[in-house]
Amino acid sequence: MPLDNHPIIRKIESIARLSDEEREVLRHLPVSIRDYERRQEIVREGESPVHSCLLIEGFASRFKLLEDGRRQILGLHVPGDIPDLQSLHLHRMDHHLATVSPCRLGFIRHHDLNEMNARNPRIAAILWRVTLIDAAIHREWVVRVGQRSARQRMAHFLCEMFLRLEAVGLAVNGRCVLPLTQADMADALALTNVSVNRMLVQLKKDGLIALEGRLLQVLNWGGLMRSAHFDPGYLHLNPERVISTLSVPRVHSGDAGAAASR
Amino acid sequence: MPLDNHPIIRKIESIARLSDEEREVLRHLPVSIRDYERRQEIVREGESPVHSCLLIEGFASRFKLLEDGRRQILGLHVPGDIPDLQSLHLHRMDHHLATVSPCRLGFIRHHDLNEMNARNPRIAAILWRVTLIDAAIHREWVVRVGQRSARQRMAHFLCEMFLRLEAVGLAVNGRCVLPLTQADMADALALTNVSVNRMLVQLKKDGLIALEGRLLQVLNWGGLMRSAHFDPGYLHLNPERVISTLSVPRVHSGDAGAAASR
DNA sequence: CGGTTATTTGATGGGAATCAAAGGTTGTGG
DNA sequence: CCACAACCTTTGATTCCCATCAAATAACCG
Repeated sequence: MPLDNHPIIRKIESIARLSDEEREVLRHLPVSIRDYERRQEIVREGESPVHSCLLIEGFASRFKLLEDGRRQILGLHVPGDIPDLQSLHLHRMDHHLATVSPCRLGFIRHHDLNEMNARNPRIAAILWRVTLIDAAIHREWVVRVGQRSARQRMAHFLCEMFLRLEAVGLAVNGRCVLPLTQADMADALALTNVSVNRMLVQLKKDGLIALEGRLLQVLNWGGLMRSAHFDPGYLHLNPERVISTLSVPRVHSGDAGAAASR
Repeated sequence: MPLDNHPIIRKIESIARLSDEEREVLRHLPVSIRDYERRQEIVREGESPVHSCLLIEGFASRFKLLEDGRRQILGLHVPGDIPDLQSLHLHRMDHHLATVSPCRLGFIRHHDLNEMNARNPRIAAILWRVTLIDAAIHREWVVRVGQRSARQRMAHFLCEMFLRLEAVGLAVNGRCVLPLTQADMADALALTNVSVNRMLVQLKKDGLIALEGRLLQVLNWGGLMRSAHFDPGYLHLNPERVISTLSVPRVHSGDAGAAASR
């Protein structure tokens, strides 16, 4: 099954099992591919798109702009995601969608999706589920922004991104590429770029991560999770597909305690 | 059509049009009614419910508990809502659901919902849409908690609750019942009860609202919206059904400016 | 390379948290 | 119907985390 490397199938299989038939149906959906540069708009708030897009390569972000120009990022999307699937049934966009890095997107007409869904209730349910996981991530986003300290937010965010990337095969050996600026992370975490920078410095100093350019290396997964109070349940990853290259170290590294307290 | 007063139908018709047939199908779903007292758990994090519940009367809240006992409320639900509809396809609860006030709930088996959905793709799409609106509210919740000042959060929250109650006929003449303690609002807004109290005092002083016990009276809808920078788009209410008893006053009441600036 | 964009570090200030305690309200049982 | 307890609201004083302001590198890119 070499074609299982197709991003949407990888992604969906990380959260649900597919029959060969269903894989076939998905593979044959008409998709028009288009490449975007970094920081291009895909859909704007207020629009009523007639497609949804599958993110094939690159990172995208959903955000709202405030009256004074501040930006709150509501979610980040990685290959395999369908960042505006909600527009299938919510006809007016209530937020923006834009690329963060150069992206390849596959656009699928709502018409085709609706037809597929009417014929394949099981696939419809899986896509519904995809949007529900999206909502689950939104909920954790609320908690992160509402209740967590700057340091916890940063660590929690890195945990989430790492696991989501791992689920689609984009993180190996504790390493992944995060094509985000610190200002991007600030808008995601409701912090300033200054605070983001300071927290990253801390996490590095504490030996939890290394970060050079856009390459993130998780040095101490257990410590990172603990200092974030991270619980991956909300990602609703399929346990069988979670690669978990990162065993939680049993060591009481002392550092983790320090991490939690500061 | 007197039965249109049935809460689920009122609610769904506030966001989508139903055929008589569809109304029929919905009315005949097996529902088992159960009454709850104030502050009772309905579903706990970690459980895998086999029902979803329709909130017929009362208020419910969804929340996560943190390691130290803090609570972040992720959403409040009003009659007509189906607060755990997501459990239909996300089998493990990633948060708690509990009553805020005494409630009457109607439980519908997932089995029955799935059967209905497989047979009625249009109803399935409407229910999907219900969960998507839920997610849209989560997104605005992120913005509120992430970017708004204490005063804006409070005003924004009141705007949202008022419109949602109005959409199901539970707000008239600018008045509605909000059976929440200030501590509840604090957990929703990621503030302390002290701050909530201070902001409520401010909003009263500025003549935007009156609040006696659990009865909220909106005195200046335009001013309240402006001081919250509230834009109702994210609620995805059906424009035809939005009652809007509250015309936005064209007066530049001076107060609104003061409201925005402080 | 020069110019823009991104990261890093230091100094200062403010908005809301925290701490503390006094009033109100509600409900229950004597 | 009063009294007491539990809960909720209100107000004041103090603290602290992170935003803000400022400026010096460093990295990227055409």
